Amino acid sequence: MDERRVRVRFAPSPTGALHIGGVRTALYNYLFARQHDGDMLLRIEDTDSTRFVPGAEEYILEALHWLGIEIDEGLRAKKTKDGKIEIESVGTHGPYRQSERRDIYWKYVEYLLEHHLAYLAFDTPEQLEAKRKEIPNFQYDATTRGLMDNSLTCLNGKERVKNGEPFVVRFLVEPDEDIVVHDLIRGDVTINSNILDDKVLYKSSDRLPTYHLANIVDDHLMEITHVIRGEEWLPSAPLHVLLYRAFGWEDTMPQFAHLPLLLKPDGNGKLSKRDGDRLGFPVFPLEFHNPKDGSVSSGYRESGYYPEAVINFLALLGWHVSGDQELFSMGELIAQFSLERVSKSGAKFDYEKGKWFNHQYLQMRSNEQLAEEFRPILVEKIGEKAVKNIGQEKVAKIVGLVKERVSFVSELWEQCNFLFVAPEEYDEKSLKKRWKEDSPKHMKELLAVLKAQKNWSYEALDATVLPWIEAQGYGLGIVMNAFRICLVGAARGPHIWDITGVLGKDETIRRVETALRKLQ
RNA sequence: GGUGCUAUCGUCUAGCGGUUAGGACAAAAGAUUCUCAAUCUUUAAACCGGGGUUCGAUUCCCCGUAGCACUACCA
Repeated sequence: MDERRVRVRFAPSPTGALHIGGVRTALYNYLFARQHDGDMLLRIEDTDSTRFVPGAEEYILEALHWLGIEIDEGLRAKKTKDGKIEIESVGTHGPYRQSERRDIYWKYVEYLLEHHLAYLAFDTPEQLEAKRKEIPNFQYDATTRGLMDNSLTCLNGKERVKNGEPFVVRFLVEPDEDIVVHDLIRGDVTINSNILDDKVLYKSSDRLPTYHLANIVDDHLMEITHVIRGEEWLPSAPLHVLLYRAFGWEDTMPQFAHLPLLLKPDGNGKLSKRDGDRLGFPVFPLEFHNPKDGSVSSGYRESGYYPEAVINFLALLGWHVSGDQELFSMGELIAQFSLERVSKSGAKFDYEKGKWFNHQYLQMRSNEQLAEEFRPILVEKIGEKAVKNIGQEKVAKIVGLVKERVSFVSELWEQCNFLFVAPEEYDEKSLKKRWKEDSPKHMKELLAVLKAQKNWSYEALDATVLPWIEAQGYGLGIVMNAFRICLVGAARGPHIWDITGVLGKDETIRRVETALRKLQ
């Protein structure tokens, strides 16, 4: 029935860092758009001039860019030559910032006013506050609007506006009407108009509409076909339907899909910034420095997550195909995503699973790639020069030895530091357990064997040393563990011949000698 | 308080009237190895309660309960 080109939008407000739940909303919009060969728009909903946070817009766009959520129309991030993020506006339905669309909205407000679908209200915040105190469960609606100070009760509204009196425009909601919202995820949701209040659509104070009006006007003008947004919007969806009706746009009204919320991992409630701080995980895609309150919020990017892992993790928080597949590339998500398979109930945010996803994606990386990603950390630890001397090829080999035990590149160093620098001290616990009375003797003898060893390959060492240990009547575990302590400084690490292979004969011998000196 | 949405292992979920209720994360145990991890195997773990409908309900309907969301001149 709807032959129009699919057009969806992600419409955040620049009030701070983009919450991870918002990221998921953006992702689902994106997947839907791509699947239907449609357009993904980004619009900034900055109709609350008091809540604007500088840098938030750039942040949002950079975050989406990092995650690979591409914007076709509206505001989007563009990388400049020096790697910085610049905002560009593309498309013919702009401007894409609501604060830049003031003049557009007023026309529509006037239309409603003229057709008696809305009215002027002059009640001050204080008066409203007083009414709320006076009448329990006060709602500005058909039952109370006659008691208030508005153009329905005063008859000289236009004059008062002309005289410069501050006002708002309220939507006139007719009572006793059942409004059906068809939701793609939940089916038909029916709400009676009696529970709706006469929403403020426009405020003269900053000459801007409120969310509801701007949203409907923009979605219509931008030819949005599907509104995919968080469940918190479901209660106001009937109001939006009424607005489409008031403008006579019902036949092109977008279809709605209200996504389940992301919940706290423990306890109940919506996932919030506080939970991240409390439980020690990021709630935002990128680190954010809030210039308004000076706060710093940690981000997935800075915590070492791969964007693919974040995407995969988020995609599965509230959506799943019928099979057992867990790992999805963006392409697979686009191919398989469907709103019908989005769950209806909220999903608790399981951070541990997020780590697991990153582990999976890290394993898929080639050793060379990982070595490249590890390089900055390595430089920081052992210096530029040392890293250069070692060479990327060797770093890649080392990384390959330990990558399967880490989930993040940042964990690599603690897994392989001993392959770059000799141990300075020896782990006490390991010594207690693995360094026996006979160990110095064993090591001295082993040293002789190693020195005599010509072929330093994994196989050759294995073929020489193991039989030697057996021939001496020593315990394999006792000798090998002591040997390991000499090389690593602790009872950990990859297979010992992998270690000797990286260290080479000279360094291996040196380390054993050092250990003998220090541990006598 | 009102209105709406929701309800399968601890968590994310599969299931779309008949199943030993499946998978993954986390947990536990074992195997393996010179160590620590990883890995592999195994185990434990769920249909919120009550009514219907039906030959038969986790599945459909109703009620209850619980959770969540909304209830601003915020989005």
